[in-house]
Amino acid sequence: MRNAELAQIFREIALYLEMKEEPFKPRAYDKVAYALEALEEPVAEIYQRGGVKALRTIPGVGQAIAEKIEEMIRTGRLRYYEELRKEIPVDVRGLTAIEGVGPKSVKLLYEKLGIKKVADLEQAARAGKIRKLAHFGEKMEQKILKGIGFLKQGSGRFPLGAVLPLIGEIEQRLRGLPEVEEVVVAGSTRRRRETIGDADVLAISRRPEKVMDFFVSMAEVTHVQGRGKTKSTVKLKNGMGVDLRVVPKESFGAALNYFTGSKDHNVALRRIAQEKGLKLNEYGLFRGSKRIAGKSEEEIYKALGLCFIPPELRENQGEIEAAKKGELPDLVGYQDLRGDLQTQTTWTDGANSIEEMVEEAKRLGLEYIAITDHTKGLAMTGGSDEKKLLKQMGEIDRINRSLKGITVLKGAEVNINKDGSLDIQDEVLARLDVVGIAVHSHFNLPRREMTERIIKAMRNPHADILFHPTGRVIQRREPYDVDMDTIIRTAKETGTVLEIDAYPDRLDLKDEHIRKAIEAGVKLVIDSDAHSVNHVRFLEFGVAQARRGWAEKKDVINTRPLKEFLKCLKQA
DNA sequence: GCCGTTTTCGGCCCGACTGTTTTCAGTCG
Repeated sequence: MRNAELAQIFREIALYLEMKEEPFKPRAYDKVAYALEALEEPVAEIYQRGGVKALRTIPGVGQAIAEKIEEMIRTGRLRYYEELRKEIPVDVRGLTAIEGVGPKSVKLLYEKLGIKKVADLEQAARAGKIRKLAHFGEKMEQKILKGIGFLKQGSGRFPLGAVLPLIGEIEQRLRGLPEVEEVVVAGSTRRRRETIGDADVLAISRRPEKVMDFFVSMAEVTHVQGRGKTKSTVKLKNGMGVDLRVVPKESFGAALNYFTGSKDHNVALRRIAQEKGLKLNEYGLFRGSKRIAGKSEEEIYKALGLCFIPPELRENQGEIEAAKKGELPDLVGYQDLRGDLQTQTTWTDGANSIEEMVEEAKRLGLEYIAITDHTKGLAMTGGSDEKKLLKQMGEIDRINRSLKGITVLKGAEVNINKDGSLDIQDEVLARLDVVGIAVHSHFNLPRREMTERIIKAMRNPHADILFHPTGRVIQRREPYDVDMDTIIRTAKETGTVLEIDAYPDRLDLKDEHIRKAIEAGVKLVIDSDAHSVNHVRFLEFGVAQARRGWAEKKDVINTRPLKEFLKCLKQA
């Protein structure tokens, strides 16, 4: 049973317990659900390794829950869960996914109207039955129907690459208002998560109502879910929710901290505050009624005895403990990259010429750029064979002679064949500056075969960088089934660099693999995977991803000057 | 049900907004 499945079941148990008005237990189950989701190692493996005792090392897992996990692993069932479901046989997860419907409502709807699933609820609402219930009314009935409508629209999460421009524009417009002193995008957007559910915007103003008026009446707003003096929630045309919070200046840091999250990080901070006899909320850090910090985030962390924690780390994944000890990583910076090692041009499936790509890289301040067009195995892109590659190398020599301030490296994105061999002869690979290797076919091999295939390719003495190591395309294609621990070990062993592909649909490696790679002492690069001049700036997303994976400048070798960078590659 | 540089028992984050009610429960983040 996979971690995500176990997490779902515990989350559902939490909802059932909330229906039954059990105090505190729901939180315990909910916490475990989060912990399991965040866990990289399969729970089943942890159990195989050390039984219930090993399970109890997972944060939030005590004796009772460890035994429930054991039961699920061993029998594939959980009696406790089945009994809860028998008692109130409803689709809690589906129903509570509707905006405004929580466990208490689910229970009432079941008891009074026998509603078990979303379709039942929709029918009852259309028939006007909801409004007659106590604690419900006509407005709730409408709200429920609207909520069901939104639910049908889609998955509800948006790639960071799509959210940033959109929310940035809203940010600019708000900043243009005379009533607004400052605007910041907070939430998971500020933490640079790979996908965003709702966007959160924070503003300083003395006249919040004016700001709210503007916000809820923006052209792209289709629905106003909430509108208060300091907080409003809207849905945009594309289905994305946006929250706006307006606070006074003296609370800005506290509000920014609260509004940036993550929720788990905030809860942990408030706990620390509590332990110190303080209270942390979005208005500040208080001792009694006296505000002792709140203007800036730095002030708050300091008052809590912590180093400032960069937003990308705020997931309650050990950053608070590290901040306590002063052992936070010195994260790679957004301005630190000196080169880009994966770009495609009109020689294959790119939209721009080598010169145009190089020009853009130079404009962005890069000192070197590798041209890595596809190779022949990827026929649909017109991938290069040996002859075409040699010709391109000559072209790059010519360009380098006429250029100042940037160096063009000869590279290729070489296909890893099904059997782990490469589709370009070693003699030609030897003449390239940078050899990237990548899987572009046979995505569905069994785990062992796929892992061995990639390992074999990594062992090629010319293979410098493993491009987009897991092959996932966010919200479109699952990563291929590959044992990343083995890949990381092999990278260390062979001196193969692992790529963080910055293309917003890929972001591959993802954060937890980055962290593992660093712990293993593996070197990384951040590449744009640009297929046009407009994509080179995607490097920013790769840096964000690297930061979420706790990467320091020293871990990312394309932060180094060209000569030093080349020294980090395999000497073939 | 979990957890412990104040605890193995007694705590468990905090506040805004809505809808349906006359003081609050439910939901959300």
